[in-house]
Amino acid sequence: MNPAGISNSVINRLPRYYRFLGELKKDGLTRISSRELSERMHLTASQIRQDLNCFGEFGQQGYGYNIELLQGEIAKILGLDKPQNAILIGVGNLGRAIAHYINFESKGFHLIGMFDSKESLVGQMVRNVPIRHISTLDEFCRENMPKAAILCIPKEASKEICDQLIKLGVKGFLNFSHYDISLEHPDVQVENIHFGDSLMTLSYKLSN
Amino acid sequence: MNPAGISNSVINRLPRYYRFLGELKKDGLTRISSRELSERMHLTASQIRQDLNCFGEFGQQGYGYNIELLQGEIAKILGLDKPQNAILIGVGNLGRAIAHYINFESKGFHLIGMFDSKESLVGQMVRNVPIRHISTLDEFCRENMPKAAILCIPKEASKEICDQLIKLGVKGFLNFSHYDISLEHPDVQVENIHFGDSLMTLSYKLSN
DNA sequence: AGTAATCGTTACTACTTTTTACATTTTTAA
DNA sequence: TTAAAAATGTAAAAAGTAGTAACGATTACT
Repeated sequence: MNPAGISNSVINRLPRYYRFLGELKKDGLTRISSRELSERMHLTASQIRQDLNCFGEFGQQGYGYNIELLQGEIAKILGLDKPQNAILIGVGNLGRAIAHYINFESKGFHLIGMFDSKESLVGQMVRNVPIRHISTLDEFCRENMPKAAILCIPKEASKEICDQLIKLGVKGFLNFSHYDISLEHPDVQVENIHFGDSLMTLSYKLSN
Repeated sequence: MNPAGISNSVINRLPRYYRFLGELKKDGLTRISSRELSERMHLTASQIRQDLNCFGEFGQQGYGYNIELLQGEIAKILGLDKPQNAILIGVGNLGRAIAHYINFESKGFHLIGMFDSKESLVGQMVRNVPIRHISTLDEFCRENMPKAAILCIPKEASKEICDQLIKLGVKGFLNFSHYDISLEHPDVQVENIHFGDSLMTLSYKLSN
């Protein structure tokens, strides 16, 4: 089902397929061909067929794809059907917004804890998840074994927290800080989201 | 200075170079060779030299690079020395956090206005920038000609706002919404930041 | 029953990215 | 002052990726 060696370009298209299929379903459609989907998504039919073919055979010749079924398969491929526990570190402006804004459940994760170093935040609830003090991180992790962490802390604090979390068994990071995680840890997965870099890239493109 | 046809991989590395050089400068260093920089950044020396060579000759044989000078050159390449006016649309949890969290000035932009459809927010200040009602967007843009917009609005509202902004001359978007901007507008630059997609990608990688 | 539609898959083509190599220049140090 | 060491800029080669086209096989439709 999920063979290794799939290229990043393919993987990065999967969430987009998933979203599009969701909308088609919402529109009441039940089936779609690679050609029609390709027109809506602005890519080629061939590419869609080839992307999907990396994971299995979900269509039927002469018919196309059943939208609901295909979406379900992609959900499985992405692991959305088996949410993994995640914690959020750093409940400042950004961390708080992330916690409010993102529906973790529908993205493959279950947010089980939030941590900050500021005493005044401890005990507050955000979306029914309590904020805990960062000093209790070790204990909490040993008990609950979160698989992923969302880092919303400043660069300075990142290295230490990051090493700590990796030791505690965290395998994935959604990293909003500017620290370059674990180029030495090949079994740790990182998705970086660097607003600053994106802005600078945009600035570059607008300047030319 | 900024020839076209530079590949995205190169452009995407520029902000990282810029950041690293900033740290070296802060550490009191004045010069560095491509070899040493490559070790610190975990890439190859020739890649650094080739990347920089896309934009000019900033080093000196036998010596290496002057850190401050090189950082300055990269700043110019990225356009950070000539900040462009930007507006932010949607001051909900996320928009507000972005406005607080990001230092636009150091990233090549000058935030001159924020907009929302909620009357109760209008008039509030965030970092000395007032929140205005979305109905005043047209007028404001015609007067101030912002070059870029940061979209922190739900997908449903995006298409309309986006078309409107493009008509008003906005050339760049930092897009946090899930709307696929302007695949039909080749002269409009878009940087997408999709938390949801990143989470799903992470979920995929953790499931395999 | 025959025609049209569509998938899965292989092979190909094109592109992009990275690495290697080296001539050239500058620094360093005896 | 001179020779060795260090480092750049750059062209050319190599490696790797990604996208497209083509086609047999199967299914749907009339």
